[in-house]
Amino acid sequence: MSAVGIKEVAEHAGVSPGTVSNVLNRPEKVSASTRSRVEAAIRELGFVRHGSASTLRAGHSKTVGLSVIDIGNPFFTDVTAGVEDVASDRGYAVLLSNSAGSRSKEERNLLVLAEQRVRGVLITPSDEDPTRLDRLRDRGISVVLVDHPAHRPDQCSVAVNDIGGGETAVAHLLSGGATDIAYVTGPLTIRQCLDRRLGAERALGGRPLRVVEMAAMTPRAGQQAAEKLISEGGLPDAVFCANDLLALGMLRGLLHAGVRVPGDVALIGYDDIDFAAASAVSLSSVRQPTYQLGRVATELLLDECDNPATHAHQQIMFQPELIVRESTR
Amino acid sequence: MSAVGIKEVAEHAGVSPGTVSNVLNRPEKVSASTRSRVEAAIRELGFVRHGSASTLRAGHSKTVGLSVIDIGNPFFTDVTAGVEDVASDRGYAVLLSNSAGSRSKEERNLLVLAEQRVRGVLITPSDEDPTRLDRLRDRGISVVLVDHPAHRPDQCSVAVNDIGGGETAVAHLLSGGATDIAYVTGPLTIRQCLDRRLGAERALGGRPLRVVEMAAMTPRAGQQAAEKLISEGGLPDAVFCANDLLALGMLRGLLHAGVRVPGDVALIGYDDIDFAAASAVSLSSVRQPTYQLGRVATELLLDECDNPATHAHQQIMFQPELIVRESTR
DNA sequence: ACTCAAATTTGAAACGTTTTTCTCGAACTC
DNA sequence: GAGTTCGAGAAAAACGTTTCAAATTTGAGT
Repeated sequence: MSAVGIKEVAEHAGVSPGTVSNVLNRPEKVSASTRSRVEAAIRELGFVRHGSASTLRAGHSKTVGLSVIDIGNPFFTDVTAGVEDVASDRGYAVLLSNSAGSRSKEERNLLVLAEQRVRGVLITPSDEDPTRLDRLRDRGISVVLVDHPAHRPDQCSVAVNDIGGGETAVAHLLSGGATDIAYVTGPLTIRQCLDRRLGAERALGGRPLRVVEMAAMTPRAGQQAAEKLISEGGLPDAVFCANDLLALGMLRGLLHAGVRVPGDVALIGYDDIDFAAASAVSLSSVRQPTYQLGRVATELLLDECDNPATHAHQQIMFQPELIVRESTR
Repeated sequence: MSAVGIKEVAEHAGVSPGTVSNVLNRPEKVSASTRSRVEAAIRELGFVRHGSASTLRAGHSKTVGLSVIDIGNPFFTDVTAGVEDVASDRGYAVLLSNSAGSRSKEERNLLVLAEQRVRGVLITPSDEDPTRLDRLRDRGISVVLVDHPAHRPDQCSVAVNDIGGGETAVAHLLSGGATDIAYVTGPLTIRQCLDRRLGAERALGGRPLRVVEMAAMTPRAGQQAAEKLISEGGLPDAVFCANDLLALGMLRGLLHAGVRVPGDVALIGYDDIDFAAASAVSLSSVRQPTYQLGRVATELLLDECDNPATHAHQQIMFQPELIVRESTR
């Protein structure tokens, strides 16, 4: 098997194992000549460092955990891409887990991450309860919240202003002449859904908002919401969906029933995923700096891990951007 | 810190460390009474096993690596979801890496996976060269090929018949009356792209096929391909795109230039991602059992790892399915 | 009660690194 | 040139599990 360890390398290079370790971890502590001799030995023997042994002794690993709510949602995919790019650049590996919105699955996954002794965790929490995250921190695992503002000042987070985004979206619908607006959303226990609703209500300034709450945030759920709105009669004249997946499903459901968009009903989504622009009626949306979210969160996390002394915790809040397309013209 | 190890648990339960380990790894070897005593201690102390120590001693870890070509492509996202579901069910963690089509990045990522001593690797290779995979196997890391047939009989793989898929797609275009067909593809060094082309040519039986090769397989590249076809004049009367991302971009580019689809140009994509059905003109496509691909590959891999004795290597080939929508009607 | 085998538990030696302490010279200081 | 500092490398002790042979307990059969 892979019988070549640091010991064999040391022997082959005529030095002690400790020196090989130094070459690996603090090359500057080692004279140029022995260093190149050791590096040659490593290459010749095809040595690959045993990460577990290293982690065990050093007390920390070269991996970060990423826990997302729905790996199938392009929003999270983009975040993941940002995370992976930064982590991979810095030599870290990414442990991916998908909570699928289920609290118990999230909890199981976090346990696995804790067992793997990840250096830190990037997480979009599936609910507001901070205790299991605090438990991680107590274990010495840094946590950075993604798409969610931090609970506490000594924690990093990267988020987007969802109240502002909801307000922008509905203000846009109102400016287009809408008077009867429906908000189609996922579970209101999800902060993003709740905040966007708050923003929507703020824009309405007291006027009523119909709320349609679905269990999932998928195209399928969006289509069901459309059927529900239609069958219950009294279509609104504008619909704001809590994400583009819902909006695309809504669009399909409406068109399928012969409702014209934006003629009969104006429609706006959220996230501005790539496919929003390519849909049957191109979709207005609220754009979030998704990929950037993943990048910045990871940079924050790795900074916290690698320079704990100088690290300053930050709560970063991005501003979303209104993208107007056919569905609200 | 996390000062609670197997030792503290042992002490707290009044047994030896070895017994705690047995409770963890071979509960059946331990009497019911001590087992419950140990389990209580674990719960009370909040003990979490140190995965690295375990891996180091036992010689194998509870993680699998997943290397995909483009984490942003819904095709791979679906595969990833399948992988994550199975792995998570079995208590394995998934190390995600994105080769972004770059061979050198793939190589770097595989090195990181090797350092982490993953139990096995699921990979959609970015090229045909099997040597780096063989090197992994020599290190005792099982490899399962995803969306790619195995090079050798002693290796598992899960793939979809791309030649057949290409043939089906083009046969469908021909049956709709097309006579001048263009194939818009990513790099032909990618097997999938090449095989779909072979299938297309087989369907044409000698008649010529225009090939437009793009560097990426994204909506942007698809749109550029559309502009290229238009500016070079002589539009084909049907376009077959190597994936739906390209097709969606192509669709946008064509519509933007006032070309009617399918009136002037019929269009078919590949993969049948969720968004294919929701696009401006709903997109005909060739569906692949994507999620299933990830599930089956992972089951194969974990079977190979957990039951090396009885494991029979398999090369599984799924058949794709033609989905006809507006873009070819 | 006594034996013997089976079932259970113990204790110590790994696993492959990193880290800390020490040694040995060579290069400085005055 | 004696004393001091400094840098490079060596040696050995961890890190927290698993494993395996050895020791102990249990229980069935007499």
